[in-house]
Amino acid sequence: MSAASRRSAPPRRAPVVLRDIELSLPLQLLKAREAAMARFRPMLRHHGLTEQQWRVIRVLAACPRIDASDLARRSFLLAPSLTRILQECERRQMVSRTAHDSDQRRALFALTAAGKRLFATVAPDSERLYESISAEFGKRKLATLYSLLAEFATALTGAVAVGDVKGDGRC
Amino acid sequence: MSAASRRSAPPRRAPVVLRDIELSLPLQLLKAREAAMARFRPMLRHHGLTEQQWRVIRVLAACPRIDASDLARRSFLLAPSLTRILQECERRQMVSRTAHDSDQRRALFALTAAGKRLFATVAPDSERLYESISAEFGKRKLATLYSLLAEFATALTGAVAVGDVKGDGRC
DNA sequence: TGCAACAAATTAACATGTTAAATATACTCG
DNA sequence: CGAGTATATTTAACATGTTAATTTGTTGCA
Repeated sequence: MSAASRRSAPPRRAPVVLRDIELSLPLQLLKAREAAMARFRPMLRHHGLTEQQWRVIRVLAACPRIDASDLARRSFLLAPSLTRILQECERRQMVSRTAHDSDQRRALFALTAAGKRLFATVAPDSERLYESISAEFGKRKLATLYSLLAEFATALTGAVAVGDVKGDGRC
Repeated sequence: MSAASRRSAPPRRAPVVLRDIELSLPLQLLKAREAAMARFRPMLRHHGLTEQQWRVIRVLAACPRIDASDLARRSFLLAPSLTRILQECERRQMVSRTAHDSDQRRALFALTAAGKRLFATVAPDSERLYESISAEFGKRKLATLYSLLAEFATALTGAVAVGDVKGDGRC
């Protein structure tokens, strides 16, 4: 007879149990993510970039003249974080800000020439690391993992996952 | 003929392309994690806890009198974060600190009575949410996802993933 | 014994995550 | 036209992530 089924037990409270922490999906997703980022972070650091700055630059390389809201969605950053990151990127002359024609609330962003050069420098390193990860884990399993992750996000956030973007990511 | 194989192309640099950002595994892992955390965070907030504080409490519920290093490994927190989190948990009387018998460098931590009560209050809510996620996504697919995530972390960090703990997580 | 290497925990400094509030602009409907 | 509402971005405040340096205690070994 399990402890949980002792209905006629004395008023001593049943021990509260929780599945082992290893069965925490957020934690396992975090561990997998950290395993991957541990490969990329030193390379990005070598180029003087944080992970989030690189995310912004990648999006800007594909989407020139994008506004902050779109940029936040595509780089999956919260608006306050993006504000600070863009300020730093502007300070370092990697990103430029221009006004929106018809909506004075919006700001449009683009890579400067230096920003484009930086992207062109970092992208091959990023590709190499990605390929090595893909090879080590297996292209097939990697594809399965991507698929499951997308399904998971979709299942939990509605038909279209929050932060998702239609099309091929270009603008 | 692909652009990459044009060996005899003019000295004009080939355009630097990078796989679309949607094919960034760290980003997709982050999105999946955020989809899950979006379910848990409001509940934890209702109990006055952050995600990381709850991770610490879960580990302490399974591992009384654990030192900070073990606690960091099992909760997958970096030492500086754990220091701050434990200070706050001590301040709120959820966690107590005692000295180690034979090693004055170590500090041992445990849940206080209030900490145990808090765990007993939050754990059922956590279980409910976990079960609902499991049901929405599908137990079978969830098991596959866990398995792939563990494989991935292991493949990238060596035979035993960093942060992994032998056994069933109990101490 | 004594010192050099190592280990545990903390501190420091800066970047980001998270929520709430503030600010400025755009829209809408009477 | 104008009050009310909605949207885009920023600011504020606090918690955590990340790396490096620091502090304190331990251990091995000449």
